[in-house]
Amino acid sequence: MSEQQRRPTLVDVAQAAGVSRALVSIVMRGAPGAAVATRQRVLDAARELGYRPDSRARLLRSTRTKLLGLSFSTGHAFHAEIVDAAYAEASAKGYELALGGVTSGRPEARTIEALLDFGSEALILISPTLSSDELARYAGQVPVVSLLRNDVGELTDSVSSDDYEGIRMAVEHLVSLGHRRIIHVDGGTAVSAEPRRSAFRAEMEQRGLEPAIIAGGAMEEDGMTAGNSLGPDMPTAVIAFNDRSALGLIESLRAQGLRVPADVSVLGYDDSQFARLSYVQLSSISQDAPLLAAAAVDRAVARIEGTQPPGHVVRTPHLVARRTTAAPAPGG
Amino acid sequence: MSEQQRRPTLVDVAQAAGVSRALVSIVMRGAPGAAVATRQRVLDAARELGYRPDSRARLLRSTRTKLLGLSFSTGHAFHAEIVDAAYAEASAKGYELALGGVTSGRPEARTIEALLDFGSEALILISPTLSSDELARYAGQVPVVSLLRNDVGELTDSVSSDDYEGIRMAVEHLVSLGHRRIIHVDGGTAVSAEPRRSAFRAEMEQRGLEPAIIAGGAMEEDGMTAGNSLGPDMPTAVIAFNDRSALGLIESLRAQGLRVPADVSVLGYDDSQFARLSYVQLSSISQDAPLLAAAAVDRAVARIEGTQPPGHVVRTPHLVARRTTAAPAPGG
DNA sequence: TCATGTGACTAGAACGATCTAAATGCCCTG
DNA sequence: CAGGGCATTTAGATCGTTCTAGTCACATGA
Repeated sequence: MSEQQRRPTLVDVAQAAGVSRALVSIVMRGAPGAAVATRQRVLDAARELGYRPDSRARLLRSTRTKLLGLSFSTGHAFHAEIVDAAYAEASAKGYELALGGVTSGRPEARTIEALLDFGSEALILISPTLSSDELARYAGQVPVVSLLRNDVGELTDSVSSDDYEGIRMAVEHLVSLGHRRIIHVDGGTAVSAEPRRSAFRAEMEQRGLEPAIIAGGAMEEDGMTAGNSLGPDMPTAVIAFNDRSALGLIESLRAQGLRVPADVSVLGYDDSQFARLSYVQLSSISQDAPLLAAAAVDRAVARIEGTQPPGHVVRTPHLVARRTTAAPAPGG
Repeated sequence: MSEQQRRPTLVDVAQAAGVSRALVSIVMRGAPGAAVATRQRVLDAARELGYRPDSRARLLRSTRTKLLGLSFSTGHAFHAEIVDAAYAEASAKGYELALGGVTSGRPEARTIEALLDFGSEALILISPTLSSDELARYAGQVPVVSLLRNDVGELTDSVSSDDYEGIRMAVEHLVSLGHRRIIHVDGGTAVSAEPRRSAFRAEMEQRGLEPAIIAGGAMEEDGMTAGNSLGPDMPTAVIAFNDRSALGLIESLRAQGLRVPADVSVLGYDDSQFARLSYVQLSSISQDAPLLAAAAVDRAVARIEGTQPPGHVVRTPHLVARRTTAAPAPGG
């Protein structure tokens, strides 16, 4: 049907408007140095021709791409929320976002290479799994901001949520409701699992309580398995590694004939979409994705535009009490 | 610490290897016309310097980017599955993927512009919401493949799943189990809601059954609401618009003291991760995301590389029977 | 009157690659 | 030994921009 016609360039616009290429360039990027009347004439010509600047050529020359690379895991709903917020914050700062998905068959390094190829001026990596050394190697090329993980060495920026404080709040919440027999279903080898685990241990011990921890993971299945292994001495409250695990856990408890929160209180982590579902109403620790995303974008931009050294930002999470936590039954 | 050093270019590699720019170019893109020994020497020099071709410059000249733009909605788990599969298929065909997220605050058009700016040679849009005319406008610039939606006009390619057939299978499955009072909780204004609705009506009528349809939507809440409104005359089986709606529906039925599938069978649509969760085990109609994604990538590549006209591919879904559908209770 | 300043505009060189066409060797054939 | 054929290599133009360093016309102040 319509042939794939060559797209118009600066030269075409210049000819149409009867001016030089350079002047069109000035007008198109809104730089000062063109008379009002001429400016208008050029803009008209450009619109007439349907001109749109070729970003490749533009960037090639200017070396500024105004592009931030963001890697996330497909399948992590929490990451999706961060992506949303990052888009908003980036565009507010005049940057565009290049998204890179990490999947099972596609290693993180591959995704990062692609993001760099697109011309990202900085990288924001959600829960990166690379070693500090590998991250540092990339950090030598562009600023790198690690999101949700902070043990990344001195050359990489990080924006994370205070896991210790989050777990402390969780324990505090449950204890203040009257719980004493609290267990933690941990995240296994997942990022952040270790700090949460040790935070739980420390916090419980400090209160003179037994810090019972059982193996879990990041998915519903893990929560279920953990729940099923709970039989013998059922606690009155459980702090799950995250919301998805908490959901599986609740399902397992239900199957065992227990009511949540009447018999057992369950607390999630992430305050994800799942937690907010009307039929779930999971109490959870919120890391506030929008805030974290904004902070990460801020740092990335600051690093690009200024000459600040890498830094580590830690934000304090907060507790969102919903329907899955309550005081323990009198006999509990 | 380490200065942000200028990245090495072809010229640097050429000097290091003692050959011309052109030859390095030949070697770097694996083109024929370089002696084996020289090729090796150049590659060594490149690795030594940490050279990586500047894609902007490369693309500026070659006009081939080997890049496919893919837009998806953050927050749609089903889309994430497609993204996964598309990555695999694209890289198998030697293409890279540029991801663009569509969120509430970021209109589809904006995302598409960004994908084009990255230099996408074709666009794959998952459930696009733009009008056929708008799609056609983009299709004039690059091949556009609409995924999961097929009423997109003649200039846009489409890859979709046969909604009629999917619903037909759903009805068939339930009827063969012995159900007669089947209702459909529809998808409201969501993409694909209308074809599924009318398919249900037609298929039920053809079997001489009453095609009861009640308003729903695409989310858990919608399923819940629909489920709660079911009270008076409870059917023996429900076909939900999608898995998420089905989940809400099941939750509502449970709250009403009904067992699934003993009292009511529930069938989802999409065969998403949710359906497969071990504690859910939702029977569902699978659109087979990997297959759809592969087909979309295939079409995009075919359009780019050949001179084929736009076409519409329709794939047949299949039913995955799990634990939420069974024969109705004798008294039902 | 003449240097000087200012605003509007432009020529031409980048940017870092690819591509075309031509040059350079080298071996072989007649 | 001339010249053809082939593989290898290179010079130089080119892609569509931005940027630097002007030019040009005109007004200004001493």
